[in-house]
Amino acid sequence: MPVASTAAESASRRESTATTPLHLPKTSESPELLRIRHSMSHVLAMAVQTLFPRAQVTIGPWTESGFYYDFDHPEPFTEADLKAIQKEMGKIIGRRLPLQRLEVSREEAERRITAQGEPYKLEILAGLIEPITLYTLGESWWDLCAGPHVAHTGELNAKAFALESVAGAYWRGDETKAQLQRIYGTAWETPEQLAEHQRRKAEALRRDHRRLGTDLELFSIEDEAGAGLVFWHPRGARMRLLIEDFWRQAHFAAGYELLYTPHVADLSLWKTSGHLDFYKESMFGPMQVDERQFQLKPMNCPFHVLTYASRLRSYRELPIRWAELGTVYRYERPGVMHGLMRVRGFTQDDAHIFCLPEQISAEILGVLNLTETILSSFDFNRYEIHLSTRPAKSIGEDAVWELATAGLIEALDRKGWAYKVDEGGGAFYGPKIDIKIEDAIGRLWQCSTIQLDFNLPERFDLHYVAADGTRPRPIMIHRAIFGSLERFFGIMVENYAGDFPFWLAPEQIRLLPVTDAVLPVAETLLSQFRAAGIRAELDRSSERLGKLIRQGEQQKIPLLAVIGAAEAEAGTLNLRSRRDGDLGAVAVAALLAAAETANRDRSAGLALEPA
RNA sequence: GCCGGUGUAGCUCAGUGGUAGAGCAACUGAUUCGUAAUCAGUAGGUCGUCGGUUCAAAUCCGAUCACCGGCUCCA
Repeated sequence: MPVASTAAESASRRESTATTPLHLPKTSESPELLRIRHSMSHVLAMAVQTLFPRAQVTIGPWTESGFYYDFDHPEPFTEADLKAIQKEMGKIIGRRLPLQRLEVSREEAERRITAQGEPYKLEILAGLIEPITLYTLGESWWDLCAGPHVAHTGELNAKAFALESVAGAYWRGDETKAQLQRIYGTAWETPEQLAEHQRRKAEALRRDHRRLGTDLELFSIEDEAGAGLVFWHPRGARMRLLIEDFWRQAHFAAGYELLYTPHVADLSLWKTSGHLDFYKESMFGPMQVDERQFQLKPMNCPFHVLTYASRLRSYRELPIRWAELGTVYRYERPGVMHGLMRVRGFTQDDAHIFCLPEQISAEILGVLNLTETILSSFDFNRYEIHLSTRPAKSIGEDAVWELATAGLIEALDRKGWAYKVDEGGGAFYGPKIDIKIEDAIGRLWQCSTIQLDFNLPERFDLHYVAADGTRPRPIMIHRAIFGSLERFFGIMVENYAGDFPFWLAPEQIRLLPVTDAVLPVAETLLSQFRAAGIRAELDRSSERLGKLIRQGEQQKIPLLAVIGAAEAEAGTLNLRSRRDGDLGAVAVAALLAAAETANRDRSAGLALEPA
């Protein structure tokens, strides 16, 4: 497993997400669970073949939280089938059937499989190297398997497993091959672990950004406009603006300049870049304009490259760091879109660095630092780093690859981040670093990527004037920190479960008048808050306070400020914080100052003294 | 694109061939109330879309679009 690296653990990790009552080991961390889940998939297969004799078995490996098994079966399995299968599995477990390892010759295995009429198993056998082992489960059922397994099904806990879903899957993951039915299950050592697993699944559902996006009125995707195209509603747009403002500020501070480039451009640009050869199936079709063909951009790089090439560059100008929040459009096949996570139009926080070979290490380190600055501001403090090196099929000289890869490694070492090396996993045009972030419930998301590119400078004939008057090619670095603003936004919504830190909340404070009598005072306060750059609203409905509180809490507003006769008289507000509960009376001036400070410092909450 | 499932009011859902329903939200009125739901009323849907079967379709059939769970792919 990759080494997880922890950058300054933030104290501001939200309380609802920081503690997990019960540790749930992954399969790869627990030899016991490995045996349980391995055996469980055999129990599943046996149960299915008992109930559905026509089902043919294929493969059934463990996953990090359970197991699955792929079957070829003419009729689709239904939810009711799943229940029946689960019941049958319970019976098998109850019979305490032994699992026995048997080493057989290839001929023997072939003979046994042929007798059963299991074509997929035969195909699996062909790919196996000796020794060929199989495991029997009870008297008559067996499957090809390397193990390990529990000694008998009595070691499986019938109350600690559940079948979860059935889905389509291709044989060998190849979409040209047969479509099979995959049954997913989860299995644990104890019922308590199963319950915790199911609690976490429910938690993930509660955090679903599509759900929260609708409930909190952040964004929508409209059928009429088309799949995978995002509409940012006022509340989502406010947040996006805050994110972008922060992003720009951080980039200027890190020595970047910002660009704006067109959304469409002459198709020939994509011929030069090579995208038309390698990326065509991901691009929207070209459009005819006058005598020329134009292309909606799937990437920003050629535009930045053209900007670089617009005049002669000196080595003294390098490194050049150009960033752009560039919206790109990519054709995604129907059926793959998913909320904000997978869309057809999205905004990359793209940047390109043009530098000298000897600047690579320092530039990469700069990118790593900026990445940490930005990601940690959204409470993403745990990263998993992957370094991908030269693949077999690649362009560029050995010396450049070596220099570049060494530069990446040096930067990672100087940053002190552990990483996993993916040998030969780089792009054909250069090595790369990918950064996955871990969210509040332990899920990993790939966002940031840093790629060296030896290809585009070549294709667009980029160069700079060196000290000796020669014109070498610059090194080009592509990097994105959020990756896709839309996708990052979705991940962030799930990370916070919609409970955004104060600085990011679309509505930071809502004024709740106890009676209409204090409305005029509340209106004045509202203006005051807004003038101070605080995102405040006033609830003017004549509902009772309890209702106003309830609605404010449901909309996850960080601060609810109750104003009644007493407060109006005293020039205070009675504050209720979403994170910390009732804060009591607070002077208006103190609240204003604290809120302004929190906005400036991008704080999760206010530093307040009770009045 | 593939396998399976689902599309009924802004949201959550009920309604299996015979005149479209509930709760919440919205709006109006009354109420002026102190930390998670005051009461009453009003309005809102050609049941995703198109086509077919039928005297009659939300309901049956076909196509199509979108969404959901996966596969493949991927930021």
